[in-house]
Amino acid sequence: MANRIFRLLDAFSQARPALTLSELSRASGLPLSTTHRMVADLTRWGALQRRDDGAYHVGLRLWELGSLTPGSLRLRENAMPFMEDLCTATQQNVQLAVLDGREALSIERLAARGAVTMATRTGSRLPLHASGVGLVLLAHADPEFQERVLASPLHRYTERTNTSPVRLRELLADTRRDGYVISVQQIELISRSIAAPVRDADGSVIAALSVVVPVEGVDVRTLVPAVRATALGISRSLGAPIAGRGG
Amino acid sequence: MANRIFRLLDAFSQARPALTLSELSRASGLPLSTTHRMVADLTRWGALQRRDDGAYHVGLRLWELGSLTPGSLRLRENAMPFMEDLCTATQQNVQLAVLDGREALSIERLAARGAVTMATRTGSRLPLHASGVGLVLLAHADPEFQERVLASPLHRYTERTNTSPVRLRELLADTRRDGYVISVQQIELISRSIAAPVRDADGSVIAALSVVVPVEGVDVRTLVPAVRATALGISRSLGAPIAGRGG
DNA sequence: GGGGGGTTTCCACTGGGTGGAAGCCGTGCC
DNA sequence: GGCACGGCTTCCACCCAGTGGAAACCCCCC
Repeated sequence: MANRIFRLLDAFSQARPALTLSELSRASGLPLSTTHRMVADLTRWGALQRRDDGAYHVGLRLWELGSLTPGSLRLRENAMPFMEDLCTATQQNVQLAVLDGREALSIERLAARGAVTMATRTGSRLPLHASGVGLVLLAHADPEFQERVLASPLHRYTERTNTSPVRLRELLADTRRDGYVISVQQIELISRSIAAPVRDADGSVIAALSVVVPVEGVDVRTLVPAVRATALGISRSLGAPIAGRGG
Repeated sequence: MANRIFRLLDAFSQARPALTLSELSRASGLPLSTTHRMVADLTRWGALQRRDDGAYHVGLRLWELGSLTPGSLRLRENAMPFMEDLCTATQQNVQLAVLDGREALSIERLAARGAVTMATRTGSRLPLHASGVGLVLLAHADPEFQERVLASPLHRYTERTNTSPVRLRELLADTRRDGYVISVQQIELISRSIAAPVRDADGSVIAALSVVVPVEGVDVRTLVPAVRATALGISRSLGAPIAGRGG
């Protein structure tokens, strides 16, 4: 049954990137002998690899397949040079995320030398209601999806986390109007981020770009134009229609 | 059966990143109804996604899982800033590859603005005998593995491709001795590359770094120190023992 | 030497996946 | 409009592949 394979693979996470056979068996709830055979199959195919110490981790075949997702293929390739420039120009951490399920999935992040270490790495997930990229993605999502998210329990990461649906609705409207959002101390008390939308050829928002800065020492407002300009640059390289210049 | 799932997923490639249900059925050799159910399972889990036009492509869940491979996790994260610096300093394309099966798998590549477009993208495979990164990885692999590769049929990509086992053995020895290799017109007539090994804390070679340059207009020898220094930098950041300075 | 944790192998049973077939839907052609 | 075609979805009785309990194996540590 396919679901059992998924149960096995779901046992792997950033927190637990490597598991032994019996750990896998327990984590997936599958009998040991079943786990053993399945893991052998997965390993033969290359989805898993066995380390010298006996633990299994995700193998290159899976990585290779994963790199075929159009999201990472076109968007990431296009965005990378722009992100590098933004990283160099601002000397801050830069991150690109897409909407997946009810979370934002970080598909690339560049760490600036000397900048604060970002909690998130490539492949990690961020909440929609409490991160810059999340708010941007949510703001441009299907309205009924927005309501479903706002209606669900919103985790309060810090004392500053916005969990009021009313307040969040305002924030989403502001984000759409302004073309960016500044998120302060929503997940961790030590960081803020400025995020802006990335659009594809249809003009629909497919990703969010953000710069993550420490809570002190940087005037976030000075970074807004850089983030917006970079997001527009990526959008343009994807063939997005050029937004009117207002006024 | 797990193998059937693999057959389905194997149908996806860089050449065919999206397939319809019936294409999948034919490519995998599975009956249509079986394919249908499996694809539904895979889609529910997130391994596949369905596009508006009905075609399926690899989904974000698979990408996310793939990004858990230690290779891409530690090595890539560590190597990225070094690679960016090398890319900036040389204004050439930079690539990082690991050994997987009998090929080199490119796990990151950075395109310099204005440099020639590289044929390879992240996630693509390169032959061991006919690429800079391939030769470096082969040179430091298990000797009996080397012989198996040299004994297998070696594809002749261009008129300049080295396919003589005797010549290749010499080249591998030179690569080990010199700590780098220059590969000229081995895959395409238009490009050359300079490659050097990346070592982990054990001192064993786990990856190869290369700069890819057009066949004219650049003196490759001037790039050798940059590539070697960067490869050593990455190795050092991974905790590799510092190589003696000779003399 | 013996206990404990993990791993590998074996094999008879059984229920979940299988896949042929029929029905559905959109499209293009007469 | 009607028909044919290709692709997609659903259904269900059958049957054999995957299942999982159990026993053996291995290695480390007390």
